[in-house]
Amino acid sequence: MATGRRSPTLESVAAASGVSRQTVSNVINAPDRVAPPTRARVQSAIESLNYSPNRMARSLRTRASRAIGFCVPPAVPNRLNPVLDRFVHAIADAASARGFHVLLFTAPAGPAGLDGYAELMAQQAVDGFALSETVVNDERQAWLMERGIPFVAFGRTWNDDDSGAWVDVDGAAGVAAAVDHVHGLGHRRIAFLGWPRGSGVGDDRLGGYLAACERLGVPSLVARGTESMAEGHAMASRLLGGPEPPTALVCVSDTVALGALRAVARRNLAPGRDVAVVGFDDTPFAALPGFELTSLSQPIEEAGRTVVRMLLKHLERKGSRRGEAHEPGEPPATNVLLRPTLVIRSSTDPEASRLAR
Amino acid sequence: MATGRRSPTLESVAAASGVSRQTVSNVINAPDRVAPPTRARVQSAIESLNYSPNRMARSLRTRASRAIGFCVPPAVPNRLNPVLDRFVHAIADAASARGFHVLLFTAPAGPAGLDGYAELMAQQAVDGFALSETVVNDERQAWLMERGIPFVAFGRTWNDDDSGAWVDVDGAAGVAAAVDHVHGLGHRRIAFLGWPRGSGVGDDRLGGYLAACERLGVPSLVARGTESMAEGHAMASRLLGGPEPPTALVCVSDTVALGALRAVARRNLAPGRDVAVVGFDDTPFAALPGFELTSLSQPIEEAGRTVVRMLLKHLERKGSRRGEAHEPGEPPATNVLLRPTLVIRSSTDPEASRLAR
DNA sequence: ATATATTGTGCGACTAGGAGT
DNA sequence: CACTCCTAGTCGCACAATATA
Repeated sequence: MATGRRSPTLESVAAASGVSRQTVSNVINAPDRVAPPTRARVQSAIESLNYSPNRMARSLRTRASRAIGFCVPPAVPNRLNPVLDRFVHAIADAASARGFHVLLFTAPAGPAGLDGYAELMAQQAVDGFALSETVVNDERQAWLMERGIPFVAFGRTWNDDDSGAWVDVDGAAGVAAAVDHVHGLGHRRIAFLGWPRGSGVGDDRLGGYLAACERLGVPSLVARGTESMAEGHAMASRLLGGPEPPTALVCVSDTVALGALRAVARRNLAPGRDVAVVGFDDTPFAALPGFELTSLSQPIEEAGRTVVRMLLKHLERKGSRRGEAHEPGEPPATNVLLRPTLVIRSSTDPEASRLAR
Repeated sequence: MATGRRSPTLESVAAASGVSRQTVSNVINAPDRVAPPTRARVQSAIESLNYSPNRMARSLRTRASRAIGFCVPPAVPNRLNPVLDRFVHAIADAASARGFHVLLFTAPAGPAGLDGYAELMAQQAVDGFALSETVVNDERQAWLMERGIPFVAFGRTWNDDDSGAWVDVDGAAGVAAAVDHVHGLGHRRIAFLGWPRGSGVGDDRLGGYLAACERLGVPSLVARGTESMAEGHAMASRLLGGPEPPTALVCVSDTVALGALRAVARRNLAPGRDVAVVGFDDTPFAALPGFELTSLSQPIEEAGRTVVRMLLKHLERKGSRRGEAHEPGEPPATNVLLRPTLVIRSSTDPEASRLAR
């Protein structure tokens, strides 16, 4: 006795509505198997008792936790691009909408952290994983795949063996759109300020630039430097001081673009009027007065939703093969590329800010 | 038969090491109750089978999910202060270290979202909550408290009834330190650029300013405006154009401080030399070349760790009172104030940036 | 009586198969 | 035989109360 005031259970609801446990279970999981009058009676009991099924008990029985694991990468200090906030919110939201939860955990980078993933699966704490911050030669995809652990990555596997499902933003298409934009404004000498060779993302964006130049029949001019305002400033200064200076600077990131903007100002040139500057990521301060940087906005929220949708589809399929039946040719590891949106501001078009207001 | 290859259970380990289930359970949960030789034998079986306890089964039995719920607030577009990234990482890390997980969920703001909290508890999906983004007249604290749901908030309950445990950053102390800093540099006319009355955080920071001025015996000069660069610019321009213009501008946020910096530059005054400017939050771009803004850095990671530590302590206490025994005077709702750190850059001290390198 | 290891039992929900119309 | 509902057994673990030295 004196059991405290515990949450109602299937049994309490059954007692309250004068049916058996199983009938209550059916009302919840297979309503069409219960006669309408009974169903209504049980439903009202559920509501009046404020019953909601114990997730642990359910998971124990069904062998499915209805949770998605997400490893939060260590916060990079001074990163200007708060992409994680948005992605995390998006996956949590999308998961909630389908009765799933997102389980956060941390793990050291590299192979040492992989055990964390395996352990969560062994504990049956999650049904699969959402990955982010994928890098070139990321071990996680192949490792998870070998063990048959479901996952979907935000970011391509830049490796040759394109293993696993992923969702990514089409950097090449984005940069090409930027080149088209400044070309449409009359610019013909368009330079690209990029990162050093070897980064998947950087090479992708550069590729879009080169393709667009060729398509438009304009010469290409590429500078390379690391991700910093200082390097952006240096690259832009060098190009603008050359013999035939470019009139448009398409940059691999907002950080580089900010450096470029300062270099333009230093030469007493007007950004957007004399020299067009385009960034990538549409970071918060691109919109600030004093910058007004045209930039490519990544559809992070859509990426998050898509990751969850693909993962849940994968899980459903896996869950339905009771006796390891069929498996029609190991379902294709789908890949999705999302297009970024060009947000036009005064750094390319002085009229833009006026129009926006 | 053909059970597939399921994860090992207590029973498999027991069979493999020639003991009973319960002995294996003891090896895991109360090793001192098992004789060393037996313990070693079981341990090796655990390792060779790669066994790890099923979290769902354990939770079902113990009535504790060992998970902390965290409601991810909607990502504010264009927010310059990526505080959530850091906080989320910190709580996930601190929780992991003690065998807990962080469960993410989303809920609409206001009273409508409260049910989400209750449901997670009813489902036994979490043992308690970490709150963030607390606002004035936040209903959550009182609501959770009424229902006996454990929680710790990052951010004070700005209400009068100081209900529940919280961890917060001491804005008043931070601003006071900033005033001391510029006073130490010789400034005597020090102004404060704040937010409109009524925001808990803003009033707290203003309080620190007023107290410091009184203590130092310098006059106080307060301007108020909303959180934007434009308002910061306007406030600073107005003050600098006055009869006895201030030589130091202590700002309620980095955003306001950036506006102030631009206003200083517009008047051809050198930030740090002619007019000192201090921000609050130490946002990523405060460190960028071109800004070099002195600012108050919030110990977000420590706040996250503290929130988790306090919550787990609370949970332990709750878990130990089996028959709802004792409760010695309802343990005090502890409150922790952390001091922000003043990061000195050239916006107050032109030498600072040189020293830092 | 003290260490140590072993059965029973139940957490709360689902699955399977059977009983009643 | 359909339709509806119910009884019995199970998931993996930990608590409680026993057996064996």
